[in-house]
Amino acid sequence: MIRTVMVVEDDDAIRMVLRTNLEDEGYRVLEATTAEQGLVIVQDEQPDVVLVDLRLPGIHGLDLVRSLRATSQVPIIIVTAQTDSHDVVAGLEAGADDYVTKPFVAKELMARIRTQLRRSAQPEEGDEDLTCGPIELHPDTAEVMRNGEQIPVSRIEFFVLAELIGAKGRVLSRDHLLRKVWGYGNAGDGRVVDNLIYRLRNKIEDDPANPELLLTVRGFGYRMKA
Amino acid sequence: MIRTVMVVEDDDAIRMVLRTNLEDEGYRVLEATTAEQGLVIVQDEQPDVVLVDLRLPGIHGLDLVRSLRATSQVPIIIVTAQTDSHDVVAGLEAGADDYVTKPFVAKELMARIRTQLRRSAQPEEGDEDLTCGPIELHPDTAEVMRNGEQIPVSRIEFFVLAELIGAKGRVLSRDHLLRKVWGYGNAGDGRVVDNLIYRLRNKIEDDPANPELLLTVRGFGYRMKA
DNA sequence: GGGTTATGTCGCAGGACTGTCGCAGGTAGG
DNA sequence: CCTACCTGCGACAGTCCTGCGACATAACCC
Repeated sequence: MIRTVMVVEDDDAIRMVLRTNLEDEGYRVLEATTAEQGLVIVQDEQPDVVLVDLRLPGIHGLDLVRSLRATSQVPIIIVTAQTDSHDVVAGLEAGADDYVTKPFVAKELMARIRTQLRRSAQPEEGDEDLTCGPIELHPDTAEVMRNGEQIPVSRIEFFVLAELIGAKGRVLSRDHLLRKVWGYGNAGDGRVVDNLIYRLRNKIEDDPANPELLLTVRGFGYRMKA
Repeated sequence: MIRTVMVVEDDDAIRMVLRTNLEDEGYRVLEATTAEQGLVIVQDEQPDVVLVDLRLPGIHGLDLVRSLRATSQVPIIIVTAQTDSHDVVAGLEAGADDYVTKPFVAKELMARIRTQLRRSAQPEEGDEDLTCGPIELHPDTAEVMRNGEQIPVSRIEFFVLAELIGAKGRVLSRDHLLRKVWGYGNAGDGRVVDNLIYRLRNKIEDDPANPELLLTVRGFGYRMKA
């Protein structure tokens, strides 16, 4: 299951660093530079975690935290340059779940994000069942099993498979997969998805030329067998 | 379900960018360069969202917003180069639902459009029932079933069928279908629709020569059996 | 009925879509 | 530094789609 992290941060450099690190961890990253933007995108995309810089142009980060908390249970982590404990306390009281102070250690931030994700994942009905016929996905270990035996898949292959199985039979367009797995950046690409599907089929299908699990829907995209 | 976005913008470059982005997201795009044009097309086509530039030649965008709001519930998003809050406030008071300021981040605009679409879609009865006699459409999988068995249809055939069944027995003109399914590009075409209907009948009718589901209304167009 | 228009029917060719596979630059690990 | 793997890219081939044109047929009007 691909997790989405929203970053509300106006400093381009810091945002870039965060994006890089988060993507390295396998998250999908959404970005906003203002509180207003952040609010809209959070409502629209429903990310799994939100990182908020307290010092934002216009509306203050604290107010964003309150607004978010008013309508959503999404875990909020404050990222602030101010070591001033007053701000941190105010942030937590406003409804934030955790905080880190700049300059932060990326690894630590990643750890805190995982913690928040784990916490928020519990109330849900466990991790969704990522199973499709003989194929079984273990998000914890990033392993793919087929008839109980592990088969090696690359990082991107894993995410594509997770996205497809998570969709439970619905057709996913190439665009959708590009956005969800590759991120917005690769918008203009050509046959990347097709190639990856081809490689996936070679790993999960008995007869890759006549797929029974990972099906093509001509003109629309791909889908897993229901 | 194909969503339609109307863009009222006189700047060719910006309009082009918007079109590209919107089409990438899977929307059908209508364009107008003046408020007058916009008003006519909106009434004619009933798009799902309207983007309005405030600075238009002739009638001001604000007046367009008022005119639209007087006769329609369509979500309106203002796109303006002016960060001046006065204009934005005036726009929202005139009946707009949201706004973005140029230069805008395409991603953000797309997100806001999705938000507006979701908001306006809620009052409807969820996914419509795309069924007509023995024919059943599954938008999720882009499949067409007939008496429970899947029959292969192409992308365009699927959309035409969806449009016809969605109209629940009403007659749809060739022009209507051309615009809704093919888009404006193929405006001047001749018998494309007839051809497609012919092919569809061969797939869904027991006796294609004596159609009982997909009926001809001479002089007007086609319709599904009620 | 005869003329006229609208629609049905069907084959064809160009093009769009997808599968397939090799290649090379990049990256991580040793 | 070397190796193995990953990954995006491009090329080619096969399949299917689709617009077009031509003719046949049916509906309409006088």
